[in-house]
Amino acid sequence: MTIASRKQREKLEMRRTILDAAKEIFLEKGFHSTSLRNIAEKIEYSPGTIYLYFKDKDDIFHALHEEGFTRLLSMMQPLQLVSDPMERLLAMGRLYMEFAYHNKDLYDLMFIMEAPINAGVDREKWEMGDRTLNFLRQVLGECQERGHFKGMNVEYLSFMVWSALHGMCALYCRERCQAYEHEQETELLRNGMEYFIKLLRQA
Amino acid sequence: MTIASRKQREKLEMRRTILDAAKEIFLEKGFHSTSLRNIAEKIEYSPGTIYLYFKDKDDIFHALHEEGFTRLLSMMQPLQLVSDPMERLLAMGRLYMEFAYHNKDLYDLMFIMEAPINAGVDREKWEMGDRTLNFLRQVLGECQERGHFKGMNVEYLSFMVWSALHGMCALYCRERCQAYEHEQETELLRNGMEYFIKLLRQA
DNA sequence: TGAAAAAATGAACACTGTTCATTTTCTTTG
DNA sequence: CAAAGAAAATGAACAGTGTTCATTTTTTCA
Repeated sequence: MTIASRKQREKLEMRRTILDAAKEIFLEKGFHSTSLRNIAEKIEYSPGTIYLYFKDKDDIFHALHEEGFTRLLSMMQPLQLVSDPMERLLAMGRLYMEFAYHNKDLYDLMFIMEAPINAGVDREKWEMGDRTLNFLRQVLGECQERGHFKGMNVEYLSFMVWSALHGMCALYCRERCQAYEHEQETELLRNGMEYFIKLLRQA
Repeated sequence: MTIASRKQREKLEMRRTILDAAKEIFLEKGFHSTSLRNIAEKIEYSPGTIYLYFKDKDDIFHALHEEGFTRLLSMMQPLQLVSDPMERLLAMGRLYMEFAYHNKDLYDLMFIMEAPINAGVDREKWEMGDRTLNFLRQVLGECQERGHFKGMNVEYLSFMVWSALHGMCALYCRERCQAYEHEQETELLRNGMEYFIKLLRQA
């Protein structure tokens, strides 16, 4: 219980406090309407204080970015119980979309926004993203062992699969589903997903 | 040659001047680094003047948004010469991706950014987008007449196809291809596209 | 030529992210 | 326990943003 360790703990607690406040405002008002002064006011500190714990605004959202991946990854853990790789792949796809649907702003932050990934160019920070991608690579590899996706490169295949899912989620997140006047967003997502699964099953 | 008509023409010319300046700065520096004062300075007018021709910043980018669709649509016209609908569909996909690749910021503005589409909720403004989508609907319909995509609803099918392409383009535009450390963006896009086409051919 | 209308101005407002000299609080040492 | 030193927090200041509007300039028409 040294005093230095307490200081360190307090530093982390302060980071958490800032992060929680930022997340709350961000999930409610969106990225661009979340100002540092908003966050500072919420935690009852001055704006300058935040800069003692985070490099800049991007740094804060980069941290939330990380949390998003941790959440997504933890949601995916149970999938490892699904023994058939093809079924696992499809369950993974549905889960990915479910995540995007129920965590719109977080998904946006993770996969659509410009800032965070550019800010932390350092590779280690993108670690959680890598792990998620490896999850997909692995299941696709196993699918191939069972005769699916013959002769395809796993890298390009995973990119294509990820893109198809991301495309639907991104159009949803950025309100482009409105292009379909007579269809509900949920129906577009559900059926789009099922049609894509149909394609995958045939390959 | 009434004076009123000249006034009207001048109004349009001024809009064009502003739009051209905005586009140039925007394509060079991106959306968030394009300020109204930048635009005003470029055209050698005061900031306030811009508000006599556009409602607000979003309104300007909404206009550019329109131009993007006009450009994309005009690029697609020659496709009508491709008689086989399946080949036309695939050519259309490649062209769509080509457009995104060579007009990154414009694509971003059209399909990823938040502002413009929300700003102009009025339906007529999204007309060009509708026309592009109808192009896709039509070719998919023709594909079905020739036995492809049996029993599928064209609305959901088109959403799925659009999403798959958009997903790749969006990951590209927002630098998420960096997740693939050892692959080049162009190769990811090219092969991702070819793999998706492979799936479509089988359906 | 002078009054009315239209167009352009630029200062002002309320905001933004970020910095940094100053003040406050906590810790260690004499 | 008090004084010196270190750490933490402050909030004013800077340079920027989008937007508004009273004022000035320019153009039109009688």
